[in-house]
Formats: sequence, C-alpha cells, structure tokens
Amino acid sequence: MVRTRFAPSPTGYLHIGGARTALFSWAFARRHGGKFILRIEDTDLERSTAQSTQAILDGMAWLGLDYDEGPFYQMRRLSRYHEVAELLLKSGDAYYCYCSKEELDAMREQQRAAGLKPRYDGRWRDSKETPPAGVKPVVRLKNPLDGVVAFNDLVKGEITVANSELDDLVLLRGDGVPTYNFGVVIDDLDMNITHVIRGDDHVNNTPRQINILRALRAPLPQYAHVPMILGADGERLSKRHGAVSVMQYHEDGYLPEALVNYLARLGWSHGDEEIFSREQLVEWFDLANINRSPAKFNPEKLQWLNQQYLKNADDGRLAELVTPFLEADGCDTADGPDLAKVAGLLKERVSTVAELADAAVYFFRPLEPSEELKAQQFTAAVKPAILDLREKLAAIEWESHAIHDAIKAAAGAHGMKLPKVAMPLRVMVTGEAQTPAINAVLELLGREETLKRMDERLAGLPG
RNA sequence: GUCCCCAUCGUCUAGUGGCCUAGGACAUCACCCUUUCACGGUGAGUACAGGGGUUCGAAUCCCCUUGGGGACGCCA
Repeated sequence: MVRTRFAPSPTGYLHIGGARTALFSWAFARRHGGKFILRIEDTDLERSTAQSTQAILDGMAWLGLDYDEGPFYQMRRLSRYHEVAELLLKSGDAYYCYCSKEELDAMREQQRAAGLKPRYDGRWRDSKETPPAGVKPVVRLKNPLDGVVAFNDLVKGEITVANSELDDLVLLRGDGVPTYNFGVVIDDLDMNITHVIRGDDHVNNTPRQINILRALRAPLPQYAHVPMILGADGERLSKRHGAVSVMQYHEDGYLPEALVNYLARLGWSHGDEEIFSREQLVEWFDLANINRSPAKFNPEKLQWLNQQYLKNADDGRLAELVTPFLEADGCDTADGPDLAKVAGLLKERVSTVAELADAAVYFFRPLEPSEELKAQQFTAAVKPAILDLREKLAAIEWESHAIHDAIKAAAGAHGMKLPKVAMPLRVMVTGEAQTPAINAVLELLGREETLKRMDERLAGLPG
C-alpha cells in the first residue's frame, strides 16, 4: 500500500512550489490507489500561525488536493518524540549536549574562517565533564563517524554522502520541541509513509534522517526529491516574482484545473501531452518522468493554458465565477443580459476570469468611448447610415442574423462596406473598439438598451 | 569555502546508443480566416554548454572544464 504525505510548515501561504510538491505526492498516491496524508509541521513556534495553516488548507481545497488522513499536527505529538529520544539516549545512540548558542556560533565562525564546512565538533559526545548547572541540554544524535550513506532517489538516482560530512544533529531542543529532521523521521515512520516525495532542498537532510532511522533499526521509506521551481530570472521563486501564492491565482481569475495542469507539466511530462485532465494525470503520473533539473516558472504559458480551459468551461460556471468580479466593478449582474450567455460569447477571447469581467462590463452599463475613438468613428459621413440603421433596428425581429442583415443593408444603402457602419455602431453601443461580432453583442444587449444607447450617442454626432 | 545535485530552442519539454539533417508546446514573426479584437489554420526562425574519450555509430555512456541550483541552524 502506497502512502505519501505533504508536510508543510504553517509559516506562510501555500506557494507555487509547495503546491506542486503536494500535487506530485497526491498524484502518486492516487495513481497507485494509496493514501495521501496531510501533516502540519508546526514545530517552529515563532513563525507558525493558525492563519497559515488555514491558508494552506484553503489552497489545497481550491486545487482539489484531497487527503485521506490528517491534518496531523506535530505539536500534539510531543510525548511520542520524547519517548523515541529516550530510547535513543538509552541505547547510546544519542546524548545530551550543553553547548550554548554563543559557543556554537563561535565554533562555526572559526571553521568557516579556516575554509571548513561548519559542523558541530561533538564535544559533548563522550564528555566526562560535569554538565553546567541551569543549562537545558539538547539531545543530539550520535552520527556514525565513518562510512557512507547511500540511497536510491526515485527521481535523482543514486546519491551518496560520506558520514564524515555530517555532524551530530540536534534531535530535541532545550525546550523539548523536536527539530525538523527528528520530527519528520518519527512521523513518517509512525504514519507508515512508503514514499517521501518532497522538495529538492531536502536531499542534504536525507542522509541524516536515514542515520536516525538506522539508529532506530527502522525500515527506510523510498525517497523522491523533486526539483525546485525558479522564477523567470532563474532565482529562487519569491515575492518579487509576482504571484507566488496559489490563492493569488484564484483572485486573479485563474481556474484551478489550469493551474494544476500547468504545475503538473512543470518538471514532469507524459510525451508531448500539454493539456490533460486531473484523471489523465492520475492515470499517467510516475516518478521516473520527473525531471532532475529545476524548472523556471513561465506565467505566459500558464495564461495560455488558462485560456484553453476557459474556452471549454461551462457557461453557467463562468457566470458564477465572474459575478464577484463584475460586482467589484460596480455592475449589477441581475440587471442586464443573461450572464451565462455573455460569458459564452466572450470566453474564447480572454485568458482569465478577471479579463472576462472587464470584457463584459458594457453589457451592464454604458462605457464612455475615448476622445480618439469618438473622433475616429463619429463622423458626419456615417451619420445618415446610422440613422437609417436605427430605423431598421427598431423594426426587425431581434435576432443576430437579422441584425447582421440590417447593418449590411444600411451600409449598402449608403454605398458603404459593412465595417464602415459596424465600427461606429460598436463604439456607440459598447464604448469600445474591440468586442465580439457586434450583431451578437446587440442580440444579447436587447433592442431597448441598444436603441437607447444609440439615441444618446446620436445626439452628439456631428452633421 | 566544503559537500550534494543538475545541464536539449528565450521558456516548459520529447528523446533511455542507430527511427534525430533533434519532435511538441508557450512566446516571437509572417500569411490565411475576418465586421474590430480574439479564437482557429498554415508556415518561419531558434537548442543537444565546451573539451576529451568509449563505440561501426552518441543529445543519449564515461571523464574533465564551465555554468546553474541546493545544503552546511536548538528554520523547515
């Protein structure tokens, strides 16, 4: 039985990188009919917040990353960590260290100055010294002094690290809270995690964690380290790269299935497949096809994907999604054409729901054209044709084809090509130069509103 | 500095020794479609980091160089 987990620390929102790691972990579990577990690693007392936990939960829910067990919280499992630490202390695989922070800092500084890798020198490892009074000791692991730790990473392949590169890491802090490396190991063990799928930045932690497991004589999980996502400039993704919070994409009008598709395709592939459903992802997902090198986040491609999904999205759903955007824009969506039909007309020419809202505004309230547009389109030469058209529109059956015919007829009657009349009409009614076919727009807008807007403009027309 | 990892178009990638004069997608440009804008269609340019090996044959295997990323906390 495959069991994977996502184990974020609640110190911020769910960001793009974390979301992709979660997605891979989720997809792998689903692919193999296993379980996906959520665990909140809240042992950083200073930075962990309840809001962050909620933000992570919200982000996962929006993306549809459902979990089978959890969320588990490490701070509720303290007694278990103490129990294991006690075991390690007894077996002689761990020991108390009474070093002060200052002492450790000095040690590291010295090593760095000497061009060495900063490492704890093990001064309390076998010390006979009497512990200083009043110092809360930390518990450190007795890391093996020689030999190597090798493991077969499911995405990176064989990775080997010499024990001489490692030091005696802290398991339990002075206040009894476990450190990251100890917490994950015990939890992954207790929760029977079979595949640890996590970010690249943890490869260096893996040998240390394996050494803890070995001291415990416990079985090892399989490891799969997925490369990081970098910003467009090749730097680690951060706030200055724009949106890095998953929920920001929600607010910007992206569809969760588009983000999921994009994230899945970033660093993983299935041949030449670009657009695939969640079900296909689950069917196809494997660790072997995850790339070994980091990928740069490309907003343009995400946007294109979102457009593809928008184009195929259900009109009724889009109407619901776009409503809050339009309301924020001061539009009363109840007072106007059927929003689903409006969405259907506009959806293939926008790439986000926010853009859809922008493009739909003139259906709910008239827009004032720019001076430039007015000067360009509202000419004395076109006025007779427009007046003629106004009469025709008042009389015809209100339907797209008939409207088209009326425009064509009015243009023809005054020796003009259709666009010559369609453009001024478009600007009169919508206030914009770029809209879908004007006859389709008018059909939705309705005769009454169309004629009303025409009359208002006609008054200001020269000639 | 030390250790670990990585390296195909600008970007995401296909490629697992011959199918590769390197395929797809985004972006860019051109043309077509067209009632404006999109959508859609057709096409163009653009890449195996460099150097050595191994092999009849290398984008694919090995070594070195260079470049990039990560880690070195009582953070995760």
